[in-house]
Amino acid sequence: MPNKRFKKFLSVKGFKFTKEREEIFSEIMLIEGHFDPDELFITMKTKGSKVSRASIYRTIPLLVDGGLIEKVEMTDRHAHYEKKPGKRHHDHMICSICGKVIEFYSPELEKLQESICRKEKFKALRHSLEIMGRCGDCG
Amino acid sequence: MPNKRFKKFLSVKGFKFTKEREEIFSEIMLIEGHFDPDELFITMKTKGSKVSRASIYRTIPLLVDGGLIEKVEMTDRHAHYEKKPGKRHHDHMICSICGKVIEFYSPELEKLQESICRKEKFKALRHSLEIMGRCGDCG
DNA sequence: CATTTAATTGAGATTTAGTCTCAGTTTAAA
DNA sequence: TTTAAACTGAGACTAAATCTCAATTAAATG
Repeated sequence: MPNKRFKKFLSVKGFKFTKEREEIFSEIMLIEGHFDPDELFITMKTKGSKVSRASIYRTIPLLVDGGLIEKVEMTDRHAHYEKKPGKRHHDHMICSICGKVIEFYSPELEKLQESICRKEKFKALRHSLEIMGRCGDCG
Repeated sequence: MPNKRFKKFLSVKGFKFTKEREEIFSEIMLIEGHFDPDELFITMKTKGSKVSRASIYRTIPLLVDGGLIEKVEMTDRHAHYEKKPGKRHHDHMICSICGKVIEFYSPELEKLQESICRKEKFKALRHSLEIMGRCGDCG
C-alpha cells in the first residue's frame, strides 16, 4: 500500500498527513499513464472534490521527493508526471576505476529517445546506454 | 557563411529576408554557448537594437526549422537554444532488418545524461547509446 | 520605376502554467 | 486540551510565450 509509504515519508520529513494530500495522492494512484497537474485538478473538481489547485501544485513536488511519482516529460507548456514503475528496463553507469555498476532509469530519457526516434522515423525496439566514467567514491 | 543558408532557407519557404531577421540571426551567431530568447532580447536592446521581443520569438522557430540552431534544454521556466555544432560525438540507431546505421546527435539527450549523472554523483567521461529497431524503409 | 500584395513588424494586450500571499483552519505532539 | 507550526483555499501575481492589428516593407510583377 503506497499510501503508507507516503504517510511515512511525510512524517519523516515533518510534514503533515492531511485529507487533501491523501485525496490528491489516491487520485493519482488511480491514473493509468501520465497526467499533468491542471488536468488532475479538473478531474478532481469534476468528481466533486474541494481540493484547490494550489494544494495540487504543492503536493506534487512532495510526491516526487518521496519517490512516489516522477516527472516524465517537459513540453513547451506542461510538465507531466506518472506513478513510479516497478522493476523494468534500466541503463548503466560504469565506473572505470572500481568497476561499480550503477543501474538507473530515467523516464525522461526514455521519452526523449522516443521523440528522437520519431523524428528519424525509426521504430525502436530496445536500446542500451552505457555511461563510462568515475563514480562518487572514486571521485 | 551561415547567413547565406538562412537566406536560402527563407526564400525556399517563401519567407522574407528582413533586416530584423538578419539582425537577430547574426546576433545569435555571435553567442558562444546557449541562450534564451528573452536574454537575447535584452542583449540586443542594450546594444541599441530596435527589434521587438515578438520578432525574436517569431524568428527563433524559423532558425530551428532551418537547422541553424537547436533547442538544447527545457527547464521549468525557459527554453534554451544554441548554434548547431559541427561534427562531434553522436549516437546510433541500428536497423535490425537492413543493418542501416543512423547517426544522430541530440544536445538535449546529452544534457539530460549530464543531469542524471550529477544526481548519482557520477563523473561521465564518455558514453555509448545504441537504439535497436526498424528504420523507416523497413517499416 | 511604380504597383501590388502578402508577409512582417512593433507595441502592448493576452494567455497560461505555475507560484505566492495571507487570514483562517487543521494536524499532531505535548 | 492546548499550542505551535504546518496547511489550506481563493484569488492575486509572475513571467515566458503568443496573439492582435494597424502600419510597414520585401519582392514579385507590370
